[in-house]
Amino acid sequence: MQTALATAGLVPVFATALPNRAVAQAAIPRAEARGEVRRTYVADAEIFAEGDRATTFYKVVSGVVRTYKLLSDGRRQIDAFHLPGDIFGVEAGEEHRFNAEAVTATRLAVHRREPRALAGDDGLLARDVVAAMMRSLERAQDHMLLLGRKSAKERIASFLLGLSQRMACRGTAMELPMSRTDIADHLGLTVESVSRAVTQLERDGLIELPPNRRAVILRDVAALDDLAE
Amino acid sequence: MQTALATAGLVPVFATALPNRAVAQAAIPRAEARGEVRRTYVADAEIFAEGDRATTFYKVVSGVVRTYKLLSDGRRQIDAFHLPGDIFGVEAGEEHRFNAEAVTATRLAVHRREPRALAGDDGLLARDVVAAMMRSLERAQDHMLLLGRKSAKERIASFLLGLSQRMACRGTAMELPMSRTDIADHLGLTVESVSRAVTQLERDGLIELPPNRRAVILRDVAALDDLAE
DNA sequence: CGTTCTATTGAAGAGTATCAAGCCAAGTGG
DNA sequence: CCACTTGGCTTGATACTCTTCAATAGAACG
Repeated sequence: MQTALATAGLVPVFATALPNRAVAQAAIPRAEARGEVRRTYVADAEIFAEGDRATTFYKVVSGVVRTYKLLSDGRRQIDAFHLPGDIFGVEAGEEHRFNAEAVTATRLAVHRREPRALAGDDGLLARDVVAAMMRSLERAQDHMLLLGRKSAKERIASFLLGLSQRMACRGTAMELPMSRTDIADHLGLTVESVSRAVTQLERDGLIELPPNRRAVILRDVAALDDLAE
Repeated sequence: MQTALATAGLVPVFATALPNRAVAQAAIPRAEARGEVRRTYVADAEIFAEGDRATTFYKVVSGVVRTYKLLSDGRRQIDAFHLPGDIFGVEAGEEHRFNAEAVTATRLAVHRREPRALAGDDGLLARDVVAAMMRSLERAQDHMLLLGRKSAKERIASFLLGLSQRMACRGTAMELPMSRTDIADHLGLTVESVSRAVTQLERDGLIELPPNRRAVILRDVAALDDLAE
């Protein structure tokens, strides 16, 4: 159901085709010169699916992307959310090993996968890709510690802290781009457990949420750090 | 306590210093020519610790290595076991981000970290390192699915299947190099839960264990695959 | 202003953790 | 060669965290 909806929502568009996007248009010549193409996706649009041929990889220009794996009975694990600047979809083999969808309206830079690009004869981009992989690996390792050994409250604290650092929202409210379901599937919990842990952190005064609950202010970063360990 | 013991057990030795090791000795000239050094570790010896300067990385020659992270209260997450041929200890930054210890008596090839080795101007080794990182990342992603979404029984099934593939023990009994505690800390469970799940798989006829319980025969791979999904 | 979607809250239940013995194999010293 | 010890594995009883199922509340949208 989710996949069907996502597939239906797939709207890949070249930025040049969009009229009201002066900044993007200005950027096109340079981008195209680098052999780079831009695509736009609406929220929940599929970017690629497990098993798809991995002829390209992606860099987030704006918006947020989730990558995830599914078990046959539908259990989902979101391995990462990708924010602007992040590279994702790089594969060692021929096929994509997980699914990728836009969380919000998203613009991506699409890079054709050159055999030499990965090995690294080719300067800047290859270096970026390797660095991005290292960062992915580091995040995955931290996330395994979270999934294997942290309580629900600790998971939420870690998640909010990590997100706030990556989203660069100094002191002010941080918008949560993803739903509670997405957070749950990222943290190895249920929606209800996420909701309860968030509420409890709020009651304890560590965080504060607006009425619509889709943003967070970190009130006591020290205490959150302590929880996240 | 564990760390103290491990540190005490640290026995780095150059292979040339060992008399009864004809094969290793024969290999030395080639290895040394590649700027490579070999070291031997006893079981539970520390290889490096979180925060150590990451001037070298390692390739397992024989034996098994565990890499892990700790929370301040001692909870441990083993992110991976490294078998012969595996590369570990590669870092993006200056410091090691986790701990590494020998699980069994282990021989390692130690590589000095060259700035260019990671970037990839330098052919074979760099390519190996990048490939090793990709494999680490893929395993980490699979492991996040396990930790986030699988039951105890499913985790054990996945673990045993993965290990049997990597250890290449066609049909016969597979020795388990690591303790139940190590398995538990890898799978995000307790020792008791590991023991119970193993016993249950045995009762169900999917696996078979000798009296000392440190080896496994996979009796019904199809059923195990089904569980692992 | 109702409809819909998401988030929250409540009650009950499942699965795993915790605490505590007990068991078994391997090693030790008499 | 055999008690004795030791360390790892298993088993049992109980507790607890998180899940599941169900209902309510609240915001967004037409």
